[in-house]
Amino acid sequence: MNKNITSQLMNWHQHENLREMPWKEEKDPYKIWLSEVILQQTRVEQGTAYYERFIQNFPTIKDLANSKDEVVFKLWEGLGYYNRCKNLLATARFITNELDGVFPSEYEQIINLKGIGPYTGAAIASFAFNKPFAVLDGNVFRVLSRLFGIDTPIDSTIGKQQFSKLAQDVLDKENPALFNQAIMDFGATVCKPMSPHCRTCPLQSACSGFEMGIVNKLPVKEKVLKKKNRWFYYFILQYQDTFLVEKRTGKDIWENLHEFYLLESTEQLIWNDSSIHDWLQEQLGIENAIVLGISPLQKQQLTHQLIKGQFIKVEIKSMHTQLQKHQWLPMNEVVKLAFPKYINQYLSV
DNA sequence: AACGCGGGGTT
DNA sequence: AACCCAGCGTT
Repeated sequence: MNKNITSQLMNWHQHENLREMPWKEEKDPYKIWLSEVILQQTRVEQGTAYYERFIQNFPTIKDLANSKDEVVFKLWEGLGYYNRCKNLLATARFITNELDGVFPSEYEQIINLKGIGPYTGAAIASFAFNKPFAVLDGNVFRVLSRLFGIDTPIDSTIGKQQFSKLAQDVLDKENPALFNQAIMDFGATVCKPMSPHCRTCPLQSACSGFEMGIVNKLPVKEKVLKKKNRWFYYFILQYQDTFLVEKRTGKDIWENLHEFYLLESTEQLIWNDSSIHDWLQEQLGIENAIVLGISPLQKQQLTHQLIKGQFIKVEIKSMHTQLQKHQWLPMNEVVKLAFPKYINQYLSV
């Protein structure tokens, strides 16, 4: 039964899979690792250009390890989930400096690396080293839940265990790299989230979900993410030809990216020249500011929060000690730093 | 076990 | 607006 599904997926892969990606059939663990990290929670179409740019700038893991943080973050800019970039660098440096530049080939060692979990570990172990570890990503959850008609929530602990075991059971142990590629491509192009191609699906007769008429109800998720609204008011402070720029450090969105002077509020604030002068005077001790502009309302929708606010451009005529403690950079230095899209969409206007 | 983390495409 | 995307780390 399961053997049948395995061979049918392999058969589909061999004869009908037309999906192409730059890293397909790649065997260099560095390139596989890089592509997999870029693709975590990221569509292939979105990640491909980033992959090409990373390979171009860092042909080997040593090139990546020896690069400065800011250069790498600038290349990652706009891709999101920036801890991936931080962990990518940490792992590149660890392998280069501590492992003599040799990527580990054992699954247990691979998943101990920062930024590599069960999915990415199985992907590297199978694609680079052809070891029999089944990948379990969003595609595999969906394909298996439908093929076997399983309504266990995929985001529950028991669900993860159940599907992990099933994926390993279905895996073609003789051809793990090919099979893992097959089941993910099948999920992405045939067994799609919306309007899957059930009518022409080669596995239709083997699909319990189809037989029960519940394909469009699978997979089941139990968690609902809660959203919140935040107001970000950025003061772009200019002194002569320099700008106040800070790096975000807290456990919050956009950690390790840069920003201007931030005033965050839980509610909307209404600004005019007078209220801006008052606020600058009270909060920063700035007496002689010139308000150069107040932007229209800006919005950025994230998965879990909605950021709204404005950008207020201010020129200050004299520097004082409190302000001097911040970092002031000319624009040609500012543009080398990585910023969140919320700020970049203002800067590029 | 629950939560937080980006940005973009599709429906 | 809701959902999803070659998930992972922290608490």
